[in-house]
Amino acid sequence: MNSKTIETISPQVLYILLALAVKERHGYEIMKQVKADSDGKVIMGPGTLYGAIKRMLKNGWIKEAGEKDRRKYYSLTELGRKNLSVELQRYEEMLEKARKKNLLGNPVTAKFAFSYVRKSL
Amino acid sequence: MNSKTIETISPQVLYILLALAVKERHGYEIMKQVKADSDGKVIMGPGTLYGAIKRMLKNGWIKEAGEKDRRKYYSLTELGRKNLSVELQRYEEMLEKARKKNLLGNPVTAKFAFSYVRKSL
DNA sequence: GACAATATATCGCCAAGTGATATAATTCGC
DNA sequence: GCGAATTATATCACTTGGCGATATATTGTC
Repeated sequence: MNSKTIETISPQVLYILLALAVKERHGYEIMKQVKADSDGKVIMGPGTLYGAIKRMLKNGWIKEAGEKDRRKYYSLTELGRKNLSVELQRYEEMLEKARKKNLLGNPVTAKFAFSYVRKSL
Repeated sequence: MNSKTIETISPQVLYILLALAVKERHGYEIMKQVKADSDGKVIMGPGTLYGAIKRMLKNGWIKEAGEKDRRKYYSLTELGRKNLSVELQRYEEMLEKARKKNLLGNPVTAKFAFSYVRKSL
């Protein structure tokens, strides 16, 4: 079907992709990594994690990469890596748009430490 | 309520917040602005838009700002502006993490990634 | 031995995105 | 002036997805 829109990836799935981009990890390790990557702000429960893993396996974004002890390891596929890249690019474009609308500080002026005032809130 | 996680905002809602951050707009205008802000990639249908508007009104992120002709205008509240700011900040932190993991090459390569067809998840 | 942490997995609830559909006014080409 | 496309708002049902609750078992620690 004519998909009208390039689908956006949920933050939760993006965090999983980010965690696996560095190296293969098992489920529980992903949970902890997401927490670390979000500075403790996003705490992913098992329902979210294993639900997402199931879908990502089905769609070929990740694949199983062996078992050790009672740990099941997962790794990114090429497709998963591409989708991560695309979504990160969307993030950058989003921020660029926000900067053009003066909703964020300008990183260029930020380099010159003086005169940089954050405009949030 | 012991909310574990700071909630992430869906891309769709974020696009609406971004559209209203500049000035008050009516529904149809928001649709067009989202398309523009996403460079034509995100096309929001009426179901998504008016569903989101309803929720955002209920949660006090936006408010009604008068009617003209057959147009209903909406504007951001302080709460809405704050949530936009927080989410944009999360976007920046996400990209910073990705950069530290060397997942973002030069922007030229990243732009190529958009030629891939994204499979739904 | 008890308890916290590690580790995987499923269930059902509900919120949310989406296409389809409806309705009506306005604008534009022919 | 007429039909079609566009503008504009709104609801509906469908399906996906996030998430808490729950279950089970192991490992490490006090």
